[in-house]
Amino acid sequence: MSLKYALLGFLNYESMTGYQLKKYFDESVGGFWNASLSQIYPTLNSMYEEGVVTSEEVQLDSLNKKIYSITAKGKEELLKWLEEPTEIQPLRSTLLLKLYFSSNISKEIVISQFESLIKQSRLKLEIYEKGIEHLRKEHLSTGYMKQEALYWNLTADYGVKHQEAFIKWCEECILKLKNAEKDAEGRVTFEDNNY
Amino acid sequence: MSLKYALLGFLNYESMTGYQLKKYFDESVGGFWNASLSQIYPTLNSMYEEGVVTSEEVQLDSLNKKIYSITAKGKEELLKWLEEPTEIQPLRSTLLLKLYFSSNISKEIVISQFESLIKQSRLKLEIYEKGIEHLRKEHLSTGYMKQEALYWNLTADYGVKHQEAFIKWCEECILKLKNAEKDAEGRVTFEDNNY
DNA sequence: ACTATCATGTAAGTAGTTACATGATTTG
DNA sequence: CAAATCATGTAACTACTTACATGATAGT
Repeated sequence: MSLKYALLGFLNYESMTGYQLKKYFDESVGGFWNASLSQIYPTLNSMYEEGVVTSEEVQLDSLNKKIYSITAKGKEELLKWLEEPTEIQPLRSTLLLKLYFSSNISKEIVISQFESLIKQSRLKLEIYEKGIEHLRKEHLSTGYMKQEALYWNLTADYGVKHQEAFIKWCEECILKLKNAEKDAEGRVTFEDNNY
Repeated sequence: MSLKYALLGFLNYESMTGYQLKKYFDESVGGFWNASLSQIYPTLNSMYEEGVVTSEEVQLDSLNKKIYSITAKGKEELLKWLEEPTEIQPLRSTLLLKLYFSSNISKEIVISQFESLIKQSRLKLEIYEKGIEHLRKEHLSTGYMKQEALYWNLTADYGVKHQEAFIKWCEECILKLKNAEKDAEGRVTFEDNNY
């Protein structure tokens, strides 16, 4: 249940509504975590019952809003969670699963799938890099790096490195598939090949 | 619902029981997909109702077993799934989420967390590399690469590349955190710092 | 005798998605 | 005046995990 801690993390910056929290999510950690409003609202409710947040119903701009704030207990739990050692989470990749069984289909299709993945990945990379550039400029102008920005940069870095490694791997896969095609001629017997 | 297709993929190699499927999982795609028996059995049942597998109850080695086989419809669905273009799945990382908020705790703790992650990751890498070495030797002796082995190698490759990139990133994070510590002296004001 | 492995499940709970429901306010 | 945005939720469903239940066989 990381969502709870993510919400506590944002509320630790400032008090806000569930709707605003959703926006914070999308604009900051959206690259590696996302949450829907239909998940955020019930979670905030159970967090209220737990006593890690308080809520205040107000009428602002003639709209009914529920502004949530972190409590002392909430801060305590957030810090405890942050200090806990992190175990590396196991991979769970549909893509690799599919690839594992791809000897059943033609190499041409697999290669075109990789080409499409590379395109998608390059787009993502561009978006990441623009975001980082934005962060960098903002903090260069202030003359020093905020404590928070240091960590934000580390997560952004991961996104870039991860995406670059992925593209490289895709390119190598294409090469290996093309080479295997040549090697295979007259050497490999194709039983049960559907193509 | 990738589990269904994974099960079809294995049953396409040969007919077997749910228990054996679990073993296949762990020993082949365990690095990027895992399934528990309590998930496999009900899924096989619903697949039977769908008509993508048949089952035969037999008594082998004086044990009651249900041997599942893939049907023509099952093969069709497997191929269709394999040929479908794959979208890149969004990241979902508790680790990055935690790091994002880590300005709230001391740098020393974060650094030691990274050091622990590197250790865990190196262990994983060793296991991967041994598995690949094993595959390589097995197929060198046969003189050529089986169609399947080509794809198995690509997935194993991903595991290695991913893990290596991760370790590199961790190491860079540690360096950046240590440098920031030096830079910060006398320049950054620490408000609300709990340490 | 006991422990591990083989073998098949059910039941309850968690995390998250998708669809639905409602209504106000703001912007083009 | 229509569409987008602000704002809060419920209900149903999916995928998966954890705990429980049962019983046979094989090896130490």
